[in-house]
Amino acid sequence: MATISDVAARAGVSTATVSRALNGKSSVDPALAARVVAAADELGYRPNGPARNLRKQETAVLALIISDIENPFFTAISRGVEDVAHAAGYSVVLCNSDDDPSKEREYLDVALQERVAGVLVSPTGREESAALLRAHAVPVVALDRPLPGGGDTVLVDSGGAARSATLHLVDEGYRRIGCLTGPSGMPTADARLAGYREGLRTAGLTDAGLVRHTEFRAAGARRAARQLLDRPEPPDALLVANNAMAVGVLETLGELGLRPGRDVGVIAFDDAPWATLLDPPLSVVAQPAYDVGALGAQLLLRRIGGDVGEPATRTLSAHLVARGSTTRR
Amino acid sequence: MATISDVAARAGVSTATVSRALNGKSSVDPALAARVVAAADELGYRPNGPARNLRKQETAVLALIISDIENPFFTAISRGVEDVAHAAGYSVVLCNSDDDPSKEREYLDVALQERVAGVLVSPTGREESAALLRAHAVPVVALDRPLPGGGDTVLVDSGGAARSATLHLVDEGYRRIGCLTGPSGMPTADARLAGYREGLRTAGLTDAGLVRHTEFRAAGARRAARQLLDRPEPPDALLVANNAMAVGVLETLGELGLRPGRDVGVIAFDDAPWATLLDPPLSVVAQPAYDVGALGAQLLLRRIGGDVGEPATRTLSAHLVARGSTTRR
DNA sequence: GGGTTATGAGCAATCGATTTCTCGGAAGTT
DNA sequence: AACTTCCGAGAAATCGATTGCTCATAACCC
Repeated sequence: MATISDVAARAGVSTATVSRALNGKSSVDPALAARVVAAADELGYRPNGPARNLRKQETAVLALIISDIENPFFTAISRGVEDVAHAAGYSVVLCNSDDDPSKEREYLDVALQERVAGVLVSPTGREESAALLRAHAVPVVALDRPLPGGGDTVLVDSGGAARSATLHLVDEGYRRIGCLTGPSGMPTADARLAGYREGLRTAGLTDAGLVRHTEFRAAGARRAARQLLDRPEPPDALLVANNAMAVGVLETLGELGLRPGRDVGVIAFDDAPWATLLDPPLSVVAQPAYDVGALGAQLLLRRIGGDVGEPATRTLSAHLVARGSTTRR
Repeated sequence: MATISDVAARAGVSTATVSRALNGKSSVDPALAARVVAAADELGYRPNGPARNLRKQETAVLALIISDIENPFFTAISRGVEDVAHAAGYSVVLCNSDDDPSKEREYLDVALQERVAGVLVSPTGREESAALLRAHAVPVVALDRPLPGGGDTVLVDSGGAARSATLHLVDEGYRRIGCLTGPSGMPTADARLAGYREGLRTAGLTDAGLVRHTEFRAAGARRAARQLLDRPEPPDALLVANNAMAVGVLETLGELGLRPGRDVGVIAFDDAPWATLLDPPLSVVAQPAYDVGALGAQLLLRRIGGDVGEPATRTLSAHLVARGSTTRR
C-alpha cells in the first residue's frame, strides 16, 4: 500500500509538502499541490490512519456501546448517533454489550486502547466501567440510563410515561393492573415500575401483587405473564416494559384464548411498525429513540470540542399512543 | 494518559522489557515481569492502539458494512459476525450504508484508512467499491449479495426459496400470484423475482403483469400493493421480498378490508417474532441470517490468516414456514 | 579455571504521518 | 544596489509501541 513517501517521490517533493498539500494547508504552491494530488490519485494513496492518529493524538471515531442490537429502540438510537456524528466528520463504532458487564468492560477497553474521541454508552450499571471511563478522562455520554457517578446523560422520562400509561388504563376502566418490567436494579426497569406504582397510587389502586421482574426479552415475559394470568385473581390489564416482552405477553394471551383489550388491556413500551397490524392494534408508549441518539451525539461532540461546563442531564418525554389493546369494548 | 515509558520508569526497566513483559514474551524474568505488571496496573496503563497498530502493521478489527441496521435480517447477521470475530480476538466495527453507494464508499475509505484486517460487506453493487477493495488487496467477504467481480461470498438461496414459496402458494390453490420485490438490479431482488417466475413456469402459470419493483421498505410496498389490488383483476396471492415490505402489504390489505390467507395469500421473506401474533399468522421464508454472518466471519478470518485458495461461494438455504396467511379456508 | 553457551535486558531502529524549525530565494523598500 | 521581509519547501523531530541486534552476566562443560 502506497505511503506518503511514495507519493512524495512520485511528485518530486518532500513528505512534508505532500502532507500539507493533501490537508489543504495554505503554504503550498497551487501548481505543486496539483502535482501532489495527481500523484496521490495515481497511486491510490490513502493516509495510514494509525500513523496519523498516533501523531495527532486524536481520532475521529466515537464508540457507541448498546445493550441489544436486535432491539429496535437501540438501533433507532444508533441511527441518531450516526447521523449527527457523520455530519460532523466522525465515524461511529457500534458495539453490542448484550447487557453483560464483562462484555461492556471489554469493549470499553478496546475503545480506550484505540483512543476513540468519545464514548456513548447505555450502561449496564456496573460501577467499575464508570470508574474506568472517569480514570481515563474520556468524554462520555450515557444514553437511556444514567452512568453511576454522574456525567452527561440523555434519558427518556420512562417513569412519567409509565404513570400516564397506567392512568390511561385506569381511564379505560381497568382496575387490576399488573406490570411486567425488566430486571430489578436496571434503572429503566425500576423507573417504569415506579411510574406504574405512582399511577396506581394517584388512582387510589394497589398493585395487588401483580408485579413481575424478568429480563427484557420475550421468553421471560412469557413465563411471567403466564404466572400472573394463572392466578386465581388475574390482572385485567398489563403494563409491559418493552417491545420484546410485549411479544411474549401477546403470545401468552393467545395461548390462553384471551383477547387484548377486551379481556386483558395491554400497553407496552416502544412503538413498532407491526403494532398496528395486530388485532386489536397494540397501544404503546413511543420513546423518542432517534432523538436520544442524536442529542447524545451532540452533547458528546460538544465535550470533545472542549466544553467543560457542568454535566448535563437531558430528559426527553415519551408519548402515549392509545390503540385497540387498551379498549374494553 | 500513561505511556509505556511511564511504566518503564516506574518499574525501573526499559520500555522493551515492559513491552515484552506485558505481551507475555518468554524472555523476561518472572520477578521483573511481576513488577512491570504491578506498575502498569498502578498507572492504569493501556497500550496506545494507534502506535501498536502502526508498528505491527496490522489491526485486530473487522469492518462490517450492512445496508440497513433497522432490518432484523442484518442485525442477525451482525450477531453472527460478532460472535465469531469476538471469539477469535477481533473487534467488529459496524457501519450502516443505507444501501447508498456513496455512503458505502465513504465507509470503505475509512476502513481502508484505518487499515482494518478485513471487510465484510453486503454490497450495494457498485463496481467502484469492489474495485477499490481489490486495488488495496484487503481481505473481503461479501454477504447476502455477490461483490461485482467475484471473491468470497456467502449467499442465501433466495431464488430457490422464492420458487418453493411460489409453489406453496400454488399448492394452496392460489392462481393469480403476484410478486413485490426490491429494486431491479439488486441481486437479492432479482433472484427472488427469478425464483418466483420459475415457480410459476413449473406450475404452468404466468405472472399476469402482477410484478412490482420497489425499495425494500414498507412505504414502497404499500403503494405497489395498492396498485396491484386496485386492478380489475387483482392478484389472489402475493410473494413479498422482505419483512419491512410485508408490513406495508398487510397494512394495505387491512385498509381494503381484505383478509390475508382467505382473500389474498401472503408469504414474505424473513421470519420475525411478531409473525405469529398476527391473525392469521404470517407465512414466511426464514433466512439463516445468523449463519450468514458467522460463516462469513469464518471465511474472512481464514483469509486474514493467509489462506490463498480460490474464492469460495457458500450458499445457505432458506426454509419455508407455512402459517395461516397462505391458507384459504 | 578457562572457554563456551544461555539467558535476560537494554539500545536504537522502525512503522507513516504531522509539524516545528530552518533556510534559500524572490519580492519589496529606500 | 543593499537591506529587510515574506513565502514556500525541505530536514528532522515527534507520537508510542515493538523488535532485531548487542552486550553483560551467569551457568555450564571439560
